[in-house]
Amino acid sequence: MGTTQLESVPEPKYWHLRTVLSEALDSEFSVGEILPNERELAARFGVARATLRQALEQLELEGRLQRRRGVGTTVAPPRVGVAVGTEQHAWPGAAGDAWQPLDSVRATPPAAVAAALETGADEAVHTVRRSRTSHGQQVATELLYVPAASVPGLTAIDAPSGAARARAVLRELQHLSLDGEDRAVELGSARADDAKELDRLPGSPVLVVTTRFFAQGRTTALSVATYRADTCRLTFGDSTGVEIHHDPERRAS
Amino acid sequence: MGTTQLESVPEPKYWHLRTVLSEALDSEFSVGEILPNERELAARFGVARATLRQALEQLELEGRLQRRRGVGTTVAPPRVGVAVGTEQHAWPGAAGDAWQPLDSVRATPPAAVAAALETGADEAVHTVRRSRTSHGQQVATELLYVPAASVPGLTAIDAPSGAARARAVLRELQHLSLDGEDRAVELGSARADDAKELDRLPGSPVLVVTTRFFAQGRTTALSVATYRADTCRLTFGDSTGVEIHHDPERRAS
DNA sequence: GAGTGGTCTAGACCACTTC
DNA sequence: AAGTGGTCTAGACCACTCC
Repeated sequence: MGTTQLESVPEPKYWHLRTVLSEALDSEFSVGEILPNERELAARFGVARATLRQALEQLELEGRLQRRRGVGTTVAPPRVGVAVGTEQHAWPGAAGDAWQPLDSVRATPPAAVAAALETGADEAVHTVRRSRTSHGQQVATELLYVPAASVPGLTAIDAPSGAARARAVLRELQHLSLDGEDRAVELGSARADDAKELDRLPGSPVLVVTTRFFAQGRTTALSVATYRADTCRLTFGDSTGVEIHHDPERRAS
Repeated sequence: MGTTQLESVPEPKYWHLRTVLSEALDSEFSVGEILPNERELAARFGVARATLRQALEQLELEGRLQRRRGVGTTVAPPRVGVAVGTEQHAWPGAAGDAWQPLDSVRATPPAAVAAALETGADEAVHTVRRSRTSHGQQVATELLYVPAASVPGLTAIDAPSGAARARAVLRELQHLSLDGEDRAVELGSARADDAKELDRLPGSPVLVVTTRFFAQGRTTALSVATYRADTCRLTFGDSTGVEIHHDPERRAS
C-alpha cells in the first residue's frame, strides 16, 4: 500500500535519476549555480556516465539545466516568455517588432517553401535573415521568403546587399494591405548554421514557427522562425505571464 | 571543390549519419516502410550501435521516423496539422471541439497551477481529464483545472464520477461569458502516465500548450495540454494547410 | 523462442573554455 | 595544462511484440 509502484514495473534508472535531480534542483540549488561535473555526479549516484547524461539531457530539454562544453552544467533560469503573434495582422518588419534584420539575398528557396508560396520550383525569391533577442540573449533566427512579385517596387539598385537590403525588402512589404496570417508550431532540430547563431550544438531541439502572410489573394510572404526550445516559451495572445512549470511525475492526486 | 566540408571542421559522425539517412529516406523509402534493424544498420555504416541510435533519435525527433520496441523502425508519415485555438474565445467542451472528456476529480493542483488560478495552495479544484484524437491516433492529453468558484452551479450529486462528471463540469463552464484566453507553447517531456496514454516512452518530447481562460475578471479555468511532438504540428489561425518540412542542412544558397 | 528497440556499462578520446 | 562537456566504442542484458 505504501509503495505506489511495485517491482513489477521498474522504471529506468535514468528516469529515476532525473526525478531525484529535479527535486534536488528545487530544494538545494539556485539559478546559475554550477553542478558537480558529470564524472563526479555519476560516481555519486553509482551509475555510468552515459546514464547520468541521459538524465541531464532530459532536464536540459525541460529547460531546467544549461550545459556548456568546457564550462560545466548550471541551473537554468525559468523559461523566457516570447511573444509570437501578439500584434495580430502586422507585416514582419512593422514598427516595433522584436526582430533585427541581418541581410538579404535573392535565392531559390527549398522546394517546400516554393510550394507554399506557389512560385516555380526554380524561381528565386528574396530571402531575408533576421534574428531575435530577448533579455540579452539571442533566442531565435528567422528566414523570411518574399517572392519578387510581392515587392514589385524593389529595385536591385536600391540596396545591393546586407542589412540595408533586408530593410528595403521589409519596407516594401508594408505597402501591401495584409489580409491575414496563419501559424504553425512544431519541434525541429537546429541546422548547423542556426545552432551556431543560437549558441547551441547542431541538432539541439528548436521550436519552428512557420507563418504565412496573405495579401492580394495569395501567400505573399512566408516566415520560418527557429526558437531555442530549451530557453523559450512561446506565448500567443495578450499576456506573457503564464508561469506553469510542466513538471513530469508531479500531479494532483 | 567537390567536398563541401574540409577536414578542419569535422562534423560528428551521428550528425553526418543523420543527413545520409535523411536523404535515403527521401529517395529510397516510402511511408510506413520498415528500415533494417539497428544492429544491421550500424554494421552497414561501420559505427557502434549507440552512434547509429543517436542519428535515429534525431530523425525521430524531427518526425521522420517512428520506432516501436519489439517491432522495428518505420518511415513516419508527414506530421499531422492539429488546430489549436481556431475557434477564438470558446470554452473547452463547447460544441464540436476536438476533445473527449474522460473523467474528473476534485483535487489539489500543482503549486504552479494554483498560483495561476489564484486559489489557495491547498484548495481543491475540479480536474478534468480529456484526450484528443486525430486521424485515428491519440495525439494529446489534457488536464483542465477549474476552481469550484467558477462552477457554482455544480453539485456533487449531479454526477459522482467518471466521464459524466467531466461533462458536467464542462457544461457548467458554458454558462459563463468568456472574456478572453491566453496561450503558451513550450517543449516538455512526457510524464509516465501521459506517455502511456500517448503510446510513447516516459520522457519523450511533447509540446505543452497552456491556456488560461478569463471570465469575471479572473482566471476561470486553466488547461495544460500535452501533444506528441513527433507526430504533431500545432496550427494557429484559419488554415491547417502549411506543409513546410523543416529540413536541417538544406537551404537556399 | 526469435527478433526488435530500450537500457546500461566502463572505458577512450576529442573539442572547448579557462587559467 | 587542467578541467569540462561531447562523441564514440563494444559489449551485455532487458522489455516488448509477434509467431
